[in-house]
Amino acid sequence: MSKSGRPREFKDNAVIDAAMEVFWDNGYESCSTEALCNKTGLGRGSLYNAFGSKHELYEQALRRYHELGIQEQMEILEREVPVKDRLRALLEWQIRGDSRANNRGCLLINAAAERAKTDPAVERIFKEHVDLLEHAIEKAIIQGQEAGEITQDRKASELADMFLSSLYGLGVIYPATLNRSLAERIIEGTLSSLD
Amino acid sequence: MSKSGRPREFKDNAVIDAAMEVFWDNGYESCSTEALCNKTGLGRGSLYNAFGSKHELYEQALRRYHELGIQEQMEILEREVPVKDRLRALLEWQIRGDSRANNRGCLLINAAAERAKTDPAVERIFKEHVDLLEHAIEKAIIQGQEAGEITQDRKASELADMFLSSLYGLGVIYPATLNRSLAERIIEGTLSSLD
DNA sequence: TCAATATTGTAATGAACAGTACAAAATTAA
DNA sequence: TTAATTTTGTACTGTTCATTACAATATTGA
Repeated sequence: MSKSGRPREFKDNAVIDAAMEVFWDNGYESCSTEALCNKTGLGRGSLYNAFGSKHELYEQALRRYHELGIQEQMEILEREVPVKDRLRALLEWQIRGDSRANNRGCLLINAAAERAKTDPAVERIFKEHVDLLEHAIEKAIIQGQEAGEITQDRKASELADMFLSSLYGLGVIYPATLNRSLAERIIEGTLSSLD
Repeated sequence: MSKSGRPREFKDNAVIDAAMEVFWDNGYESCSTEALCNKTGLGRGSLYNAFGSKHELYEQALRRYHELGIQEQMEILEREVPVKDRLRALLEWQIRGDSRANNRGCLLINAAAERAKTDPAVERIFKEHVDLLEHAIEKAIIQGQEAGEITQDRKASELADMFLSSLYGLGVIYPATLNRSLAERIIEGTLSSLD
């Protein structure tokens, strides 16, 4: 063990959560280290001592968003209700607002659109999320097919990927347009495509 | 007519096209006016004299992307081939690469994810594009239903919006992952959802 | 040829940026 | 108490940013 000096006055996860909010609100480029200091409550010294760089903190915030998000999505997909209800809940979850009733979209989608082409960390985390989600959706759809809730005329993998893509489309279209009726038609159209 | 002074040495559209490429490659925030000058060939003086600000040029580039894009999409949707072939072509068009075989995604989707929440111009152009595309897709689907190519069991509007959302999802997922087989399953799954 | 007007290239401007230097403060172990 | 170690806050650094100032240049019409 190293001889311990002055103890930290913050919890890493609390700081990462606060940073996540800032990146979620602003994206990567248009968010300043000053804004990160303000929101996290850390001074520049502490922030750089603990995380090294803005990009390192971004990566950790993205990873945390991914982990919290996939956990919530898995929970929804494993509920003990009809599969179609789970899938509807997942679509609704995608366009949930926060307490301020605004809608910032999905941090991972925003990050992918802003940076996936040039930032390997973003690409990696986004791919990982898509991959896990794709398989969880497919698993649920297979259950739905076995239960007779979902058509068996088409491959589960194709149904799952159509659903996945529509889910991500909704995650782009709704936050940008705030068109509720369009979102509802997307949800109904996507779900009835599984019949 | 105003007395004309020194004539411009460039065509506005050529400059806007070049700027569009720069914004497409980099997004708004991480693209410098210097990069815009380099790619357009204009000096700072000319660029600011002609366009006033980086944001004004961005707005014109986005608008031009929207106009060129919706025109190509309309052309695809009005071809004299079976409707399912047109819709397949539209999905393929969404993941087309350029001559450098890279894939930058859709400039409008990237712009919406980066800026729609905070930039009214982006929000407006994105909404307009979605709206036009939504109705063009619905029109094609109605034709497909009348021709017996597409199921009449579900409302054209819901089929159209499911397709629209999946199209946008594909436009996020493919450029970020470059996963060809996933893209193919999305395309097949989306098209067979219309049966 | 010249007054009027518009464009062009370059140099400058001040603000904001990410990151660093460093001394003061707070802890542990001896 | 003190040496060792780590965190903290603040002041600073050098760079890059969008934008402006302006003189030189190129045109038109008289």
